[in-house]
Amino acid sequence: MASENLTERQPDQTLGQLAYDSIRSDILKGHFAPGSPLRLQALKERYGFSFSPLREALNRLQSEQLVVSYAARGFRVTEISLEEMWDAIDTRILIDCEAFRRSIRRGDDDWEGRVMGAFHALSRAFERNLELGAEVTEDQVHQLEDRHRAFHHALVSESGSNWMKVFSTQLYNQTQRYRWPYFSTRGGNVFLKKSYLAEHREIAERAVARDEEAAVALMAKGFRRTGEIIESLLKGEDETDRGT
Amino acid sequence: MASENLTERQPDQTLGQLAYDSIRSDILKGHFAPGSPLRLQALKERYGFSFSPLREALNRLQSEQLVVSYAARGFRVTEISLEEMWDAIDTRILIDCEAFRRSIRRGDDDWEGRVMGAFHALSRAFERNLELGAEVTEDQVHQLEDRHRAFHHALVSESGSNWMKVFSTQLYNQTQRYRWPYFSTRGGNVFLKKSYLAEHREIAERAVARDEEAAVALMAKGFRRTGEIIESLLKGEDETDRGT
DNA sequence: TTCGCCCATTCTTTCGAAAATCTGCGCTTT
DNA sequence: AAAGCGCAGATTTTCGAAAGAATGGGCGAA
Repeated sequence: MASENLTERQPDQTLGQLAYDSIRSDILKGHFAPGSPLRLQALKERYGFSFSPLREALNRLQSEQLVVSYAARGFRVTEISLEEMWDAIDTRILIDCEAFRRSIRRGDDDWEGRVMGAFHALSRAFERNLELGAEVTEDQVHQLEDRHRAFHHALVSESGSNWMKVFSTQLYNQTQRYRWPYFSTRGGNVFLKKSYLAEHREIAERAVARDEEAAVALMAKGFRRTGEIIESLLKGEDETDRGT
Repeated sequence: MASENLTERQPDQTLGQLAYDSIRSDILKGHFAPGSPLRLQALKERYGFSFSPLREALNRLQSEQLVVSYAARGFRVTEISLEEMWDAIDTRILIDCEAFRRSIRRGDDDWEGRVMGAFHALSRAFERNLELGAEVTEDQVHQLEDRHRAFHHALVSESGSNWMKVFSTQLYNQTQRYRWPYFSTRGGNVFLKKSYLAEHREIAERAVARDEEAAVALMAKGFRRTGEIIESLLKGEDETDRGT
């Protein structure tokens, strides 16, 4: 059964886990649009798993609010809305800023190194995307997203709180769905992207300088600003986009 | 298939949902002890569902950190530890106090009514348990737990944040696992229980008086105190328990 | 004796199909 | 024409069994 997958499977990796990773990734990448139904037959054809591991994955995603289920009527990708976005951002400010604060207090040299390393990788990915402009491939956008995730993860990684880590990850995933128009080619412009990178540099610098208040304030400000930019983009008010 | 359950099933209630509710409840009630394995065959015999809905339930519980899964070696109830408890309590202070603060600001008369109503029901359940002393039945302990949950839910119910509600519920469930020795007959004593009720009364009164700072401070203090009491109970330092 | 290997057993994971449920269309009735 | 009914097709949910992994005990080699 499913023996053809044996070689591809990592040890300790079940099909259910694989399905979970795949579907989540596809939702975050926007392959499955918010609100769209996730039909089992379609998922089976896309991934090659049978219903059981797919349903397990969908149930996990349901608990993480990436998917909603309707009894006997299947699953859908959770809708997005400005209201939802601001709720996620506000809650993320609450969680991530506290976890960041604790990391600044508790983190050792190794943590500083991870933060600066993650920032370096992020800035490289940023530069590459900037240089390429509209020529950027989808893979490169996703790599930038991964670097961005790794950077934010590093910032809060020494909070010492497992629960904050869990919630932080969940909220990151949620807000990533909204960042899509921002990171995509169409969305951002050079000026915005450069200031975005500068913000992140400042955060990293304040963090390793152990300037708790400034670092946390910058993080909160960054989250809010991102929200405002996305709000203007989603509303079709692309005035800020002229510099492109 | 499973036609014998038709009458018992609520509309829009699948077996998977039922299994989820049942297993979660049994974990929270302590029927499945922390760290104990959740074998599918045993669950099947206990609830009468086949593997599929049971696995769906376990996968959801895994996302909520009530269960951990080990690839190809099944599921276990998440372990408890003092460290984990304090993490949950600290994070709960962060989330619930913020949600409480917002509810105090935003809540209308109806909210005040729900808070006072929930407190009233809580105090009645408390009194009943106090009167019965060691004679209290398990069901009554569970009813007290339900009232307690309803009260705390009411306090934060007008935060306007869906994410805080989700996290608050999750953390409530987690901390409930630790409150078990506290609410159980053996654990608490009359003096402790009375002061516990008095704390909750104060919180409710400060809430409806819209005394934001006092109310939030009391809530945080209550969470911490509960943690300390449980810590002393778990460590076997039952000195505080003499008044019984 | 001790270590490592193999096999039987137990348990999890996955599959394919049956049962239950939902959806939409066309029919009838008012 | 509008509302109600019922059936056919599509979809989800559930089951039972097969396949795949882990566990533990017994056997043989060092």
